[in-house]
Amino acid sequence: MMTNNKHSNSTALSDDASSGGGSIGGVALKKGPWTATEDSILIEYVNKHGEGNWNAVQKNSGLSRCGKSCRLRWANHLRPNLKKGSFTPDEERLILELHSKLGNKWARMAAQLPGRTDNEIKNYWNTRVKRRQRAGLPLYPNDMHKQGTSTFHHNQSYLSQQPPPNPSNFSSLSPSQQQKQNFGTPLSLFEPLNLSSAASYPAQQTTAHFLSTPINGFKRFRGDNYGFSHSYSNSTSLFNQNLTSQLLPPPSIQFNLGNYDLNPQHTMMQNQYDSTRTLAPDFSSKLELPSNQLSQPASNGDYQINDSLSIPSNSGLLDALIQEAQAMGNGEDMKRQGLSSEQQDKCSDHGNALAGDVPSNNGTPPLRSAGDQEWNDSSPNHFPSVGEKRKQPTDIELNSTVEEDDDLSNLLDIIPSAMLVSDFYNDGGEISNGQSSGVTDEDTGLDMQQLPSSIHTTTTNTTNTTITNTTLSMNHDWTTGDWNNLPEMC
DNA sequence: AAGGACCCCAACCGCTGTCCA
DNA sequence: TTGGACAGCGGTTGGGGTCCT
Repeated sequence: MMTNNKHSNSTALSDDASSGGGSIGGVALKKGPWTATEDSILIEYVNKHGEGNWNAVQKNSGLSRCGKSCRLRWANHLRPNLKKGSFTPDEERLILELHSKLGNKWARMAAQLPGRTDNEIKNYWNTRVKRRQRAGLPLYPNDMHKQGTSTFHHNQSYLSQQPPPNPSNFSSLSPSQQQKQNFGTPLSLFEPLNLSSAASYPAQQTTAHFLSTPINGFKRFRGDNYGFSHSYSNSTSLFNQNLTSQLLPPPSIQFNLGNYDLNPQHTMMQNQYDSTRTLAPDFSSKLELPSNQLSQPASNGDYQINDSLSIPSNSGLLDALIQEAQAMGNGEDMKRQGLSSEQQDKCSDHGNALAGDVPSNNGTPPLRSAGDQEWNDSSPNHFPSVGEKRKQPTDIELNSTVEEDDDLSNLLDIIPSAMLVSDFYNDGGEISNGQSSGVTDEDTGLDMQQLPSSIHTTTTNTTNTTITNTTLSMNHDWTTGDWNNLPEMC
């Protein structure tokens, strides 16, 4: 795909020793596309010495690449378990949600998307942003946008009344930060889904590992920031599951550790390496073509993001919802807490525009088949109104309504296992003022902080042991007061 | 068929955070 | 405490590919 036009070696060899070009020890450093041979050298080196100490690669392997470049190449293209190919709908959805929560924290987002790199996500997002901005569409689906807005107001009051378990972090947030964080509340859109998801998720996989958030915690975890190699893999995968679970509807998928090779020295790397080696001669025959053209199986077949994100969710936002539910219990009018009438109208309009999706008054989310799940219509329909939206957690917490309003199977019906996020892009969505990029967030701390208080929300009768197990696990984690286990928040 | 617009994405760049002497 | 080294992150660039007119 890429040829050497942009980063021609001739020019690359001469400049900027500090960041990729120039020379080290008199050795000219190469820039531009990597060749298969270079990839092979790097792979071999990493296999032998492990990741890290990237600057030593050039010294020890003979690669004419700076450590930075090596790291990047490894992280983005050579490391095992990389998932190539376009994003799945679930991934797209997760990206949206993560971005609504985290802003342009690509690395954090990547940590939630096994096999995906920050660069990939960043590229995806940037193109999406451009596209949507060009189209005058909101960056986030309407539901996210509105829910975020509404919950922001809500949480403002909530926060002022009820400090999160780790106030030190939260209290330091500026209003804008809080807003940004709260912007993530749209995730609560999927609470119902999450609940239902839990029902189908193996208990073992739902065991909470929220404390294993990668946020910041991985930063200094030298070895594999991406959590897919070396000893870090397992825990990372776990936290991926959990954090993901906060955000994702529960797919039909599972993070199959059995199929997913967590060992860097395992097949994936081996396969990749082998394939590279196999291909290398072809490339080296004449000129070294950019190795990024090497075929890289999209996924080894056994690992699909789709299948890895089915963790019952326990969004940190749940806490906020619970608070709201409690507020409702106290006779508070949910409408006061956030959505303007206009916003509500918008939601309603959206919901009403879809047959059968008129918000119900009993808090039961509209039942939809997974097939109809689309961003633009699912959003308002999941929470056609604030009141309805907040009813979900309430039901859960009261441990009764699921049964009362709808049985679990109904909830399961709305699982957007294949949310067609991409469809959202094609929607004729309303013109947006572009709230998007403004949502740059520094902190996911809030989400994590909210978790503890959301833990007790489970135990739904039939919802099965999954939820219960998760709950227990979470309770254990959070109620032990072991906040110190929390990875450092920004 | 040609040319422009747009998309995709690899790679670079600058900066920041952390470790360690 | 300080400064260098290193790793990592986020923003940006720009070329090839694709789509559209």
